[in-house]
Amino acid sequence: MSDSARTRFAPSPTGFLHVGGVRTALFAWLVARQSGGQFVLRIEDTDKAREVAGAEQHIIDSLNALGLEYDEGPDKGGQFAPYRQSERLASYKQWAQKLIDSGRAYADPYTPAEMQAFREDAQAAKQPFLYRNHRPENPPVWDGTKPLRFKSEPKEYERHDAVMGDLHTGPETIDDFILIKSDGYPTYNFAHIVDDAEMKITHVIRGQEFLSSIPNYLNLSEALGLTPPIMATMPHILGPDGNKKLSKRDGAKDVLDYIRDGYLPEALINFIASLGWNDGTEQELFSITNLVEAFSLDRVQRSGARFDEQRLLWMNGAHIRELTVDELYDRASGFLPAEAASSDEAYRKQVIAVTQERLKYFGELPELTIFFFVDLPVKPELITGHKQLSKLDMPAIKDLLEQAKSSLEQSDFSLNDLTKRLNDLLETTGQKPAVLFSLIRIATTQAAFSPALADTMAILGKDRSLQRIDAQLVAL
RNA sequence: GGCCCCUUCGUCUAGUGGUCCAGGACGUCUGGUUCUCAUCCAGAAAAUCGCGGGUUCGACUCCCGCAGGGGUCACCA
Repeated sequence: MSDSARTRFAPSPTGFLHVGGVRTALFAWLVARQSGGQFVLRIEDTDKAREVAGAEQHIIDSLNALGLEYDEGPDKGGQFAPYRQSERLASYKQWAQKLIDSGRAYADPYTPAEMQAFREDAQAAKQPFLYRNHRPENPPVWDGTKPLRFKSEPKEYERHDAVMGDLHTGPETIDDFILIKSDGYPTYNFAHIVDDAEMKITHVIRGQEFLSSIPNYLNLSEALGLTPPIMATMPHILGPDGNKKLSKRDGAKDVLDYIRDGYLPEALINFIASLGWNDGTEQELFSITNLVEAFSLDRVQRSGARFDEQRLLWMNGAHIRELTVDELYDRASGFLPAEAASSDEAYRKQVIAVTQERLKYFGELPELTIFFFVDLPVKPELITGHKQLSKLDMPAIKDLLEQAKSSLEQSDFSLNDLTKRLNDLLETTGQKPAVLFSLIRIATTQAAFSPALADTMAILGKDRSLQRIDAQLVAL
């Protein structure tokens, strides 16, 4: 592995974190962790108009929920504090002054209307809009009331991107962009260059929407006398239908919603990492530790990847199956139906243990386990709609259930004894499991599906099981 | 429109000139596992490797062109 890396996740507090943002954060985190370096959270709050109250805390909560722990951040401090751009204005002013002094920044004298006219002209001429074509000859002294622009030096760039590979761009990509807005806040374009340098960031990992701006950042870095960090540009995560970037409009969900629905953080992380990255082997399931070891930016896909919730669901189930019963109980008990509260912990743990092999996400738990906690009313349609049982007449069904009852009355309801008695009943009644077991299962659960019959009854216990059989008998 | 990025089964992908009439996974379908749902296991269908040229004995892999998709061209990030 290379020298220790310092990476950062630098969201703007304009909303919740969705999978796209999480992936950027995850990859930056992985790079830092695998090199023994630091992962920094920096809040890019330079657009006061778009800022959403509570968004910063929401982002922090999301990172914490996923276990993407950062070493330095607004709520943690660190060597390069503060970590909120709105608190670093003095620093941007200083760097801006350097540019002014060296003749590389100037006040933008145009009104919004004039700018608009320039743009429309460019569009009418089917040309890209370049501000530097309108660079004023004698710009006014910058007094902070006008935007401050970078005086660029257009040229070609050959550069290497850790994900995209070798890239070339011509001088037409370079333009005079705004450094400091007329409200006194820096733009992203300026602030992040300054911060990444001051915070000694070694790898900048960000989304594809910035790819065409990177030459401008290089140009600015040169003017500032800074060495740019390693750049890694991630392709977009695509929405489920179109080829469009996954956005909140296309149903991109808050990652915290996945946690609330009962997805495991490690499954979410495994899934997001494997969306556009693989280690070259056929391994699909990775623990977080595996990922830290195996990850590399140069194996990140260059094309966009579509978000496939089915695959996430499968992966979550696979991770659930790897937990021990105690771990599973700790993570999942909060998802049991409210009615479970009156049962003791040992009982709840048994119930959860028996669902482990069929659980895909914890949100299924109420439906899967409700009959362990409450007596559901008899549902005749479970028998009349059953493809085998519906072929028998009522007296036959009733007789079958009576036979089962009298045997079960003798049982101690241990798993062994129940299994043995169920087997014996198959012999004595001469019935197929599809008939006999279905009938007992329906009587004892009143549910469309449930875990294995002997397991279910062993957990329910003798009294509850026999009561339910009686209730079924009465209804027949 | 300029510039830039991308293009292998429905989806995520392996693949860096021959071992690929293209492998794995999800999903789908079929069968099995003493009931159901699920798990697990076995199997199947599923990609003229975007298209057209070229280089080569040989190309998914290299080169050129084209098409399609995406991004960007904000006092947003």
